[in-house]
Amino acid sequence: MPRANLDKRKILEAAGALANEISVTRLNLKQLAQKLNIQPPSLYNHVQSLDHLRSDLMAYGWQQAGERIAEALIGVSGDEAIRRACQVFYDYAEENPGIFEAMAYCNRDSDRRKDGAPDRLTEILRRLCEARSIPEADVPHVLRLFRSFLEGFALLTHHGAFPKDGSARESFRYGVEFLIAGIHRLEEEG
Amino acid sequence: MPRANLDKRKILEAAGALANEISVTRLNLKQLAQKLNIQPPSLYNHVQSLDHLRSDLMAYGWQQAGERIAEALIGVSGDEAIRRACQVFYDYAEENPGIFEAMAYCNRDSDRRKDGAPDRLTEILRRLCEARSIPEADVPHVLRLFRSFLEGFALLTHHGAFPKDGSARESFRYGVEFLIAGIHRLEEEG
DNA sequence: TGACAAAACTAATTAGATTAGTTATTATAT
DNA sequence: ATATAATAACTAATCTAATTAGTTTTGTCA
Repeated sequence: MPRANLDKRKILEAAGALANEISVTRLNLKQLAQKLNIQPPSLYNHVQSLDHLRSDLMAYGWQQAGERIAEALIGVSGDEAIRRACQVFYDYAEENPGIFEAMAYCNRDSDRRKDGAPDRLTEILRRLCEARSIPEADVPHVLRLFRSFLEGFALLTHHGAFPKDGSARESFRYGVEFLIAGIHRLEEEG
Repeated sequence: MPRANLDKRKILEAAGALANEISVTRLNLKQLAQKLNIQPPSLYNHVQSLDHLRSDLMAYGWQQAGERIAEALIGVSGDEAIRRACQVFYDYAEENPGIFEAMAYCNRDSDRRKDGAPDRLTEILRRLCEARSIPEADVPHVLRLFRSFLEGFALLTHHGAFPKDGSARESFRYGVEFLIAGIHRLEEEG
């Protein structure tokens, strides 16, 4: 039994990869253990249960997506910042269908690992809003609108709701511009 | 063995109720059979598998939601029709968390039972769009935007992403009005 | 170097879906 | 009415995957 030198990080990476291959729903300890070259029960040295693992994966995904978005926003502002934030989120979700599924299912089972996970995204969006002249009372609503659109669109994409001819990407961009135009309207009216 | 006189309909109703209680994820044959006063294996006389049952539940949900929306739109038009369609969808999702989860997860596993299930909603939204002077090329994008918002918002609501102080409902209405305002802009510009 | 903690392992348990094989009930056709 | 066919239950058995128990190995650190 040569030790595999695992840690949470490596396990989450493997779990993420596996989830991306076969979906979070079908994520299972047998295949995960295989991928890590250990026996299934050994996973319990690192993880409390399969359910916890899914929660951890959710947190991991939000963390990673948050980092990428923050990274992409360096030195950018205004409409362009909103565009980038949305685009990076979308790309992350598209590249990581399984992890995104976990993210979307966030608090499905319980509030166990809520951890304020998606708050990073909300926080970023809030800053972007606050850098504008949107009426203060509107901001929370606008944030929820954005999150709904972002997660909803990605969800639908993954579930094959849109044709695979690439038009989804175009629709996504359209949606983002539509929302940005709405923000301009708020700024003018407010 | 007095016969329970079951049919797909009754089974789906029971499954829906159970899913609403414990979530689709935890939906299981044992409890379902219990609810129907039969033994678990007997369910296989009516259903191919648990996975198929979930798919069937998805279709059932879309069907039911579609009916309610169509019903609510009788004699209504313009902005008010959009408002109502959205509101009824939201109410359905809120009253039926488990079924909605199935609907959202639509083609998760395979395209097995796609059945054009959510097309009813899309079809209704399309008609509402076409009754307006939105540039034709924009219509498909607008539809996707609406669907993303509707399903995304309901998803987030269910997962406790929004506080339970009732402000979610307000945000939902806000979102709908925001989108309607955007449509007006399209009509003016187009 | 010896003891302790961590991380693997194998073997056993449990739970739940599914299949096999059987029996009872209903519907249908004479 | 009655025999027959189809349907829907049932019980018992199987299979798979998560989890727990108990043991051994490996690495760290006094």
